[in-house]
Amino acid sequence: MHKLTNRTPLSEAQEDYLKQVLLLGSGGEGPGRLEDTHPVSTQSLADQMQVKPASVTGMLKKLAALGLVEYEAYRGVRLTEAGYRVALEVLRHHRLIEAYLHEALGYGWEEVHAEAEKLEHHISEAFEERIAEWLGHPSHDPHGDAIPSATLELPPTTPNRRLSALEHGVRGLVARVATQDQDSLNLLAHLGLKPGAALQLLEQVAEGSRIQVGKERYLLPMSLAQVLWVHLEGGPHDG
Amino acid sequence: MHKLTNRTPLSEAQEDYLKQVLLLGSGGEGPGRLEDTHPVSTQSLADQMQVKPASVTGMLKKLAALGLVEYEAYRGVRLTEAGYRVALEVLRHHRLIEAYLHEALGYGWEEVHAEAEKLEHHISEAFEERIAEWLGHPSHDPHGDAIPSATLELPPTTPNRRLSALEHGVRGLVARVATQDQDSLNLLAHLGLKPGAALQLLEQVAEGSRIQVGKERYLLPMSLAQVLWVHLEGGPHDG
DNA sequence: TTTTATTTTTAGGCAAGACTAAATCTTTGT
DNA sequence: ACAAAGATTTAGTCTTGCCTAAAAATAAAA
Ligand SMILES: [Mn+2]
Ligand SMILES: [Mn+2]
Ligand SMILES: [Mn+2]
Ligand SMILES: [Mn+2]
Repeated sequence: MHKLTNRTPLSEAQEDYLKQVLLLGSGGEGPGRLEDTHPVSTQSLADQMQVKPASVTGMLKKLAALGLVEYEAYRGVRLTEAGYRVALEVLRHHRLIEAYLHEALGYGWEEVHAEAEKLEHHISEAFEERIAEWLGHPSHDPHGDAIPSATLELPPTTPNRRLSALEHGVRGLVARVATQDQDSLNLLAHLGLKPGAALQLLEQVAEGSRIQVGKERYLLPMSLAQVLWVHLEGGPHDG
Repeated sequence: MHKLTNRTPLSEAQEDYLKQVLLLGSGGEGPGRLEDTHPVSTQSLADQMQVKPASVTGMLKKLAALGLVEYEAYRGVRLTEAGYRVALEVLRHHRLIEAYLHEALGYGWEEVHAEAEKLEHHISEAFEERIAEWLGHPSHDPHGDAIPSATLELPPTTPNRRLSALEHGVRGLVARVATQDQDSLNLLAHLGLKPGAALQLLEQVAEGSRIQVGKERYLLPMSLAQVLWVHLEGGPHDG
């Protein structure tokens, strides 16, 4: 038997931990169903949250006591149903805010993340509702990340692949840019490599991926090629 | 010798205390120059912040140590120049956010305050800048309160008077609605009594002010008449 | 001018969330 | 199988911002 309503509001820190447990526990394709999630280590959480491992342990115990995570000492954490819902809610806030800052206030694609990171914890449900409405209930944010719906459903996932894993000759559209590094985002923005952009993979070499974007050709270093997710032209036929 | 830059960012609580010291230390006409301000008691701050007096004392000591207030035990506080600037900055955030929520996101006039109260501490200067731009750098928020400029100048004050203090027969425009009580705001909104609305004072009676608004006549109870600030028709001629 | 009431401050605590240093698991390499 | 290395947890502190109860100062009344 679960408690279906969350009595006390969670702190900013608690919300951020839950969000990171979801993100780190999901594959690189971004969050999916709770079942497809794997346990997350104390260390990875510590790195992500910019905090020492001992602090993580402390917080995990509290979240476990609240029934938001399943935590087994030395064995990592995973979200409970309740924790999963909180994480998705925070993710929805984050991504809606990013989309809104970009579309309504002209924020650069690469500068939305930091602002969203703070605001996600401080907006009301009314605010969430109104910006979602203004945006027309988008399914993806400016980086191509999926936005959970108001009822916390995830949009259907398209079968994308990392640029670094494509075979030569393949064409497709940038679907997602999976980094939060300001300068990487800025670099990619300057090359026109944002969600929706068309590209072709010319060849894979040791240093990275040689690609064609419009009339330009670039050798995109491995570290960047790995964060670019591509939606293949035509896409795979199922059946 | 002052420190001109604030090294560490202030906490939400600290910012709110400074804002309230400014508000409580200014007359009912709203904040003006620092010199026109009077010292604020521990008790009034405690009431306003919904906190016990002992907590106020503790915070005031910290703010004094930071050079943001002048605090003399048993004698009340006032802002220093530095504290005054912080307070105005927070006020600017608050009022710009209220205006933006109202104009851009269709928030009701009476529901903007609560959201602004939280967000004021969590937006970046970039955000402030962009919503100010979007709004066209307004000088007043939806309640008629003055918005400090980006350089923290206050707009020129118009000589308004409380409805409860007018002589009968006088006509004017609602300039400011100086309450944060949700239900009072809601009531006034339903009567069309928001900034810009024209009204005439018919007579003052013990229970309050009898007024005419368009074709309607109301007997506005004292408590409400006191929060309605009116800009007199024609206004006073100086000279 | 005393006494009484009100306001304010001090003293001592508590919960969050972080840290360091020291213990304790787990995993790895031989 | 076993020791060394690496990861994680425990123990003990710190800061922030709040609280209660008791002491002290100020203001009001007699
Ligand atoms: Mn982001
Ligand atoms: Mn965050
Ligand atoms: Mn307000
Ligand atoms: Mn506030």
